[in-house]
Amino acid sequence: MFRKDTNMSEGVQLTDQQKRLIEQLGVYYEKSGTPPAHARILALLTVSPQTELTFDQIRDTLQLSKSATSNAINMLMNTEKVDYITKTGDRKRYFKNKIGTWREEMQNSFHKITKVSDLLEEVLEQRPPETAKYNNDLKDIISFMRFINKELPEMYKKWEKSKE
Amino acid sequence: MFRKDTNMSEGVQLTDQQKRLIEQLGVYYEKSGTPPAHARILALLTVSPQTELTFDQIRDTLQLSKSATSNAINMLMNTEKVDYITKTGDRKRYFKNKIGTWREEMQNSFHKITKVSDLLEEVLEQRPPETAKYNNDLKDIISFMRFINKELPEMYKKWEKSKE
DNA sequence: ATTTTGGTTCTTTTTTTTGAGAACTAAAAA
DNA sequence: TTTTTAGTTCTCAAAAAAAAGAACCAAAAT
Repeated sequence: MFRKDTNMSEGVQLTDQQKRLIEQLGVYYEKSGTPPAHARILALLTVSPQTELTFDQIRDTLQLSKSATSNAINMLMNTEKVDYITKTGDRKRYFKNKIGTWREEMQNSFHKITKVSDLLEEVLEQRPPETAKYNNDLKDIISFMRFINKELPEMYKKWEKSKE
Repeated sequence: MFRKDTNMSEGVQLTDQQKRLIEQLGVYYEKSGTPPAHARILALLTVSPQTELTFDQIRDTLQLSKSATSNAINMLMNTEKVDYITKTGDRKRYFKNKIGTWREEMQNSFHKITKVSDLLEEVLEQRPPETAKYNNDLKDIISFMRFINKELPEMYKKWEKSKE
């Protein structure tokens, strides 16, 4: 007899500060190449007091369409930024920021650096010897990128130690 | 009496390998947020055997319109990626990759990390204590970002030494 | 068996980005 | 003084990105 009011807002209640942080973080993610809606969702899942939110909570809080929400969540899951959990007897999925995997992400972005340095190496190898200064700058960049990469595990260890 | 043929191509002669490297590097720059034409210009100025190219050399080599060339060059100069030199008795400007300033650029991108970590710190400060695990992950990220930043100068020194 | 839930997928619209082309301009050259 | 050079700026069109909305679907609930 009672029909659930489908227009009832299931949005998360947020303080003004939280809303501002979501926007600022959203802008940051946007700048690093994430589309606006995706960026807000990731930011919401970073800031929200509840770390696990349903599809409709996300949708209502950010006022997005179903399709935008669905596409963004799936993309964020493909890129390993978001994950979900389930609860027994509850069909809904609870989406959460995959914040715990930042080490892998960091590793990943360092791996990208390696790929550029390989490209730059190829550039260097075919450059004419006449542009000596330029070639040397290039060599330095490549060398430093590789050095940073090599040192990363060491940095982890050092950091872990500094935490004690 | 003799009129300079304005349709004469002033483009730079490039090998197939160089063309490929420009495209690959271009795609890389695009992925990190640079618009296509800007990315090609930067890539051309990275790969080209001649490190200093005129407006029309760039334009002809990459087959871009004057406006696209002009806007891209100016944007690349504003963002400190490109610079130019002049030659006495020559009105043209010779544009070049500002590759020598990679240290500052690196510094710059590390500075961005600092800004995010400040944002994340603000997020952390207002989080409920209930989400302890999440809060701790967040704390670790912030801590590691700051650690990396602090260690950067040390890394430079170490790298310089490793070059000897 | 039919309705509801929790989404997904397809089609369209809106907005933004990108770049072309023409008109324009200041300084230098003829 | 007029023309050329070396770009710049403005207007517009094409293309791509983003997101809305409706139709759709499988599993679960009624």
